[in-house]
Amino acid sequence: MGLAKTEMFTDEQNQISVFAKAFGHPARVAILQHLFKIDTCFCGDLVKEIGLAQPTISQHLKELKYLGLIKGTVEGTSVCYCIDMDNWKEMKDIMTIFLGQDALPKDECC
Amino acid sequence: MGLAKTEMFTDEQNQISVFAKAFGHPARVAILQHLFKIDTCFCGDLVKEIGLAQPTISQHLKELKYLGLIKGTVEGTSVCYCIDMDNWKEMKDIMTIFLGQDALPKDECC
DNA sequence: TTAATTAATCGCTTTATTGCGATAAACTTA
DNA sequence: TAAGTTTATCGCAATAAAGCGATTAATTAA
Repeated sequence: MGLAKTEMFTDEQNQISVFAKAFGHPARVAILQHLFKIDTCFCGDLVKEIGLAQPTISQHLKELKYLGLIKGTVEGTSVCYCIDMDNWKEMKDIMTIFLGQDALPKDECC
Repeated sequence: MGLAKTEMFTDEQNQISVFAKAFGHPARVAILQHLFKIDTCFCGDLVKEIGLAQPTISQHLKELKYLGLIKGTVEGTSVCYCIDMDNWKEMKDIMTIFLGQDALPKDECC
């Protein structure tokens, strides 16, 4: 159905999947890496950098902004985007716990 | 188009997005957490645990197996699944680097 | 006020994903 | 061999995601 049955999962599981989905597209990964690299960025720069059309980049930025991973400030006719560090760290903690489940060594079975 | 233009991104960016996509569904997150918790699991257990239909769980397991994050061994009529620790750690390293980009503190701009 | 610049939104098409009923395949046991 | 158990696959329907041309909105500069 293309529709995840979120109600049967824990809040943690849903939260992990929502963040993961944000990273589930190389364009959004590229956008975030670029924002980390240069600290600040205008949408037009990203269009040049990434190579997708302006409406497409704008759509990806909207999704990242909706999740709180980036924030944008209007500066004249352009918009300055950057990482929202507080929310990024919060997301990182959640993902790190999930990825770090192998911390306790157990016997492999197969 | 629903089709990511992978050729315009780096291998690293594509790899991150492929792994992230695997975690982009709460059922797959739940499956992985369960496999970590009990070390080993038969498909039927997961069907009971998660609450989705058997073909649906089987499909999610297939995706995780294709990525190498889990492996399955036939044991009689059932299949024993468990985390592939080597590949999991490899994935974890890639994701950790991506998530750890905030290590170098920089000025926020907006 | 008008033209130019920049980004967001609309509308649409195409492909991907999710879910599951039905069935098939593989194996075990009686 | 026949029946039962367990998992994989097929086939389909419905929703989601990706991409972008065209347009709109907001701001600045002339």
